[in-house]
This record gives sequence, C-alpha cells and structure tokens, in this order.
Amino acid sequence: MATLPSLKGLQAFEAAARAGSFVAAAEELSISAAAVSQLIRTVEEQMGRKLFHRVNRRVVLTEAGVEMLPRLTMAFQEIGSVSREVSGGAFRPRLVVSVPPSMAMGWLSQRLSGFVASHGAVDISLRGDDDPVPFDRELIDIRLSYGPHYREHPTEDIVRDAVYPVCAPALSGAIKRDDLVGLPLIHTDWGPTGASFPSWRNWFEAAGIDPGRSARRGLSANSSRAALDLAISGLGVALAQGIYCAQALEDGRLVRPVLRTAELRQPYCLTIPERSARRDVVAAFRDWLIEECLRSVESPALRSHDSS
Amino acid sequence: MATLPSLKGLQAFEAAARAGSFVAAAEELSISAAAVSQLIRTVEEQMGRKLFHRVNRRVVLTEAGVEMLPRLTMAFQEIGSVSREVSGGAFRPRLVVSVPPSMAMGWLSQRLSGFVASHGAVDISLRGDDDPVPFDRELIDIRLSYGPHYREHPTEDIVRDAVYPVCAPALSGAIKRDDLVGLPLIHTDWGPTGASFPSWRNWFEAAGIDPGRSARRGLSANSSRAALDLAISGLGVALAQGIYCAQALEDGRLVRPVLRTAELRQPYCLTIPERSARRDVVAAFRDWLIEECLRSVESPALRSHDSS
DNA sequence: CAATCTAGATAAGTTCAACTTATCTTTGGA
DNA sequence: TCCAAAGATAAGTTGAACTTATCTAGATTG
Repeated sequence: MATLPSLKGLQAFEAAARAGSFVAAAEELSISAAAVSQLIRTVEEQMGRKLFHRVNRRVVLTEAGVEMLPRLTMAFQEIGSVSREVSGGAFRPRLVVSVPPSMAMGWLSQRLSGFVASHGAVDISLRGDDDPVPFDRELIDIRLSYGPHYREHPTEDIVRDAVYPVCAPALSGAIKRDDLVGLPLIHTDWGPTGASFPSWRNWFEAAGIDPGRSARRGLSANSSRAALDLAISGLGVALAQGIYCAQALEDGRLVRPVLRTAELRQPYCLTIPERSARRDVVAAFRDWLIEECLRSVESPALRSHDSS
Repeated sequence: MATLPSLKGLQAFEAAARAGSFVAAAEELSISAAAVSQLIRTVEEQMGRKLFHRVNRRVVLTEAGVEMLPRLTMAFQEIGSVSREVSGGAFRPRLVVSVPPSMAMGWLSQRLSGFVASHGAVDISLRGDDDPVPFDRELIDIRLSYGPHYREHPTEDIVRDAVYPVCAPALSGAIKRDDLVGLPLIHTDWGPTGASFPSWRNWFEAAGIDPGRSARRGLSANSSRAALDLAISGLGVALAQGIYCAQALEDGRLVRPVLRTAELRQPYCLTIPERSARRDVVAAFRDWLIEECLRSVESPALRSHDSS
C-alpha cells in the first residue's frame, strides 16, 4: 500500500478493538455506531484484509487485527498525550539523557540537580544504557558514550580521561615502595562498555614494572563505584577513572600513592541526533554536561599531581 | 483540550516540521501547499498555541512545535509501518519477550532457536531487563521474572528453583570432607534482580555448619554465567541455580560434591498483559517457555540427587 | 415460545473538514 | 530592479465522514 489508510478509520478500529464493541467505540469517539462500522469497513478495504471476524452480533479480532491493536494503541496514546501536554499550557520540555550505566548511577545522578536548579522546568529521563542505544525508538536526545559509536549522528569528542592508582590515606602512609608491588590491588570489572579500559596488568606493563604475582592478587568489584568504595575503606589500591574519583580526591577520602597515569584509549563522546540538536533544552544540557565533564576531569586534585 | 486535534492536521504539521517547508510537505502528502497551510492553522487554533513562527517567507518551529515533532514523527512512523506490514500480505507476528539479563544472555538465547524452529515465521525481540519493566511503553508481550511483581497484570507462578553447590569433577575428587569447609568458594553477585538469592553464608547457616573464615574466601563473579565458567574451570565450588547448571551437570562438566540444596525464596513468575494474552503466538510461546523451564529445573541430573 | 432487546450491517441522504484554484504579499536572490 | 518562490487568504468544490432510518439475526426473558 503506497499511502496510509484513513487515520480516522484506524482510530475507529483501535477504539473498537480495544473496547471489543462498535457501540462502545462509537460512544468513546462521540459518533454513531453506524459511522464506526463504515469506517472500519473502509479501512479493511484499503488494507485488503479483514480486521474483525463478524460472528453473529459480536466482533472478534482477526490475527491481523490482534497484531495491529497494541501498536496503534501506543501510537494514538502518544499523539493524544503530546497534544494534551502542549495544548494545556503547562507543558514541560522532555529531555531524554542516556549515559553508560556507571555514570547514571553515580556521577551524573549526583550532579543532575544542579542542572535542574539552574534551568527550571524540565522533565529529565536519565537512562543508563550500554552501547548501542536505540536513538529513535527511545527518542534519546543526548548520549554520552565511551568512544565514538554512531557515525550516523553528529558526534563530538568531549574529554579523554585517564585512570590513576588511588587508595585511602591510611594505606598510603603504610606504603614503602613506590611501584605498588606487593600491595593489595582492587580490580575493576568495567563491564562491556569498558572492555578496553586499562587493567592493572596494563598499568604495570606501561610502567615497566614486573608485578610478579601481585597483579592478580586482591579484591575485585563489578563496578567502578564499588571499586572506589573498597578503596575508600582502605582495602587496597584501585585503578580509578578521573571523572569518578576527583571528588573523593578533593575531600581527602582518597589519595594518589603514585602519580603515573594511564590514558584511556578512547575519548568520551557526545552524540545528539539532528532532530534534537535544535531544541533549546538540549543545547543547554549539552553545554552544562560538557562543563561538568571537564570540571571533573580537570579538577585541581587531579591536575596538581599530573605526571603526564 | 477534551478531544484530539485533527489527525490530518497533526500529520500535516509533522510533515511540514520535518521538511522545514509547507511546499515540501505538500508534495510529500500529495496535496496543495494551501491545504497544508490551512490544516496547520486549524491545528494551531485547536491547540491554542502557535507551532510555527512565520518569519518572512520561512517557517521556524516554536518551542511547542519542536517539542511535538519527534513524538509525532515516531507515532506516525509506527502507524505507517504497522499498516504497511499488515496490508502487504507478508506480516510476521512480532513477539517481545523480556527476561532477567542473566537468562537473556545464556539460558534462553540458547533455547530460542527451538521455538522458532517449531513455530515458524515469528519476529522475536529478546530483551534482558531488570524489574520493573515498562510493559506498555515497550509493548512487552511476556515477562519472566524472579518473584511476583506486576499485580496489575495476570501473573502465574512457573517454578521454584533452588541453588546447589557445584564444581568440576576433578575438584570433586579431591574433596575429603563433605561440609566444604576450607574449599575455594566462588561467590556470585546476583545483581539487583537476585538480591534475595542465597549466598554461601546462607547455605552454611542452613546446613548448620560454621564455615569459619572460608565463607568469605575465594573468587567472585558478577554473573551466574561467569560463576559457572569459573566452576567448570576447576577454580572452586559455586552455588549455582538449577536452571543454569542442569546442562553442565548432565554432560558431566560439573558435578555436585554435596547434595544439600537451598530453595529460592521466590518462584519464577510469568506475566502476560491482557492485550497480549489473546495472541496465538504469545500463547504458544508461553506454553513452550513453561515447558523449557520445567525441563531445565526438573532435569534428571538434578532430580536423581534430590535431597529436599 | 413468542416478544423483546441489542449489536451490527446497509442504504440514502447531509454536512463539514479537507481540498482546490486563484490571487495577494513579501522577500531573497539573479 | 524584477522575478521566482514561499506562505497567507478567499471562495468555491468535493468527498470522507457522519447522520438517521431500516434491516437482520442472535441473545434474553417472562
């Protein structure tokens, strides 16, 4: 079918299928039952397929009808709700933000109130997703991801972060050697997103240190957040990412026992689909988010120790 | 606004907003530009809000218009694609299945081909989600979850699984004592879904054994699948769930060094929203899924050792 | 077992939303 | 400076959508 069937016809079908009766649908749409009957007949002709079985004086959905109903219901609900929101003066811009799960849980959710406070009425939906994210299906306005995926949308590099050994001040005081050999290490399982993140093994290699067996020893955590918490508890030395540990370094819960860093192989990237780019809220959020990223990564606590 | 604005008007708005021009929209809709202009004016009157700024001989979306566009685009695309699929004879029923992430990755994805083979033309979308899942927004047809959530939809208990100590045959042979004290244990971080799953601590308590320090010792894995792999590698004894380890027990990659089990506190539950229940595909998938669950949990490998 | 009720189909006529053509205004660009 | 092109508007036309009225045939009931 080159062109769509009649929208009103589809609407009548949707109401009738949902209600299970033409009369009920007619009432819902404030038209006569005869109109519903005709609309649906027209749609069936246009689509070349029966949507209802007429059994006696009942109607029962055909397989094709059953298949259409939920999708049409969702579509018409969306049309209805967006129309109602916009026409009833008090619509709030909706902003769908997607970031890697680890950021959604900690870093970003802590800072989000800052944006809301400065920007006012916005409905923000914060999603923690692994790549790839379905921009169109979920109407995502802005996606922060590790590395450039999404060549099909405008993407900009924001910042290239690094990982640092960090530990509790108490543990740091007890460190004699500065190559970390023999210390309890906290390993982070970065998950699928961070498959290419540096491990302790990489860090030792880059530093030219043979860690012996100690590169395998110690605790492991399945999130960067958990790894940081373990480090703060003094259980060992974690390889923490700048953006996540800047705060703890600043307020002294963590220190950097040695200064060597390992840069991440990929920058963090911001992807904003064309359709969202012109929205004011999106532009404002983009600026704010970049500012926050840079502030976190280039925090004085990290800078002052920078050892390149 | 009590009732929706004109659907054709919204459609015209959507096309014009997307194309950035009334003339282009008119061409797309195969009507005259004057018609587009009038339709949009009508919608604006019905909604009591301008959707376009008329600047010279250009049109620019207002904030309200920008807000509406993506959601309308998605809705009309959905209407178009469902209509096209159903009217163009070869529509395939679409089945959206949601299960806990651990099942989506392993157990279910391995078995799914069986259903497709027996049932024929179906488009299955398999999602790994944590509870709660958005039934309506994602049009989920069937959800398998641990424990009964979703009182608002018809839900049935399927099976109550249990966890068992399992290990590689080689390791089993080396075991002298049958209380597992002193053996390397593999701890599983069940994630948010399984917050109430039995841990080694629980298992020892239930068995009336004081594990001493050994309940904390050993490896940990952040998924049941990873824990099983570690156990198969002979690195320790894992507490594995029946449904996941039945296969490995049957083909001898794993054995049960001791027979005590710990029942899960909740049964696995199947939730099917009203709208999906009447679909043939859904009913068929439900039957198949229940069958597969029972077969896995009540596999001979588990049964023959059952120690209640 | 009529008598009645109700859901849906159909016919015929009506109406108004949607569409066309024609004309006007503005302006961006050659 | 003049034209081409985009949008607004007016006036008239068309047909999709709607109404009322009537028909059919299962359900329901006294």
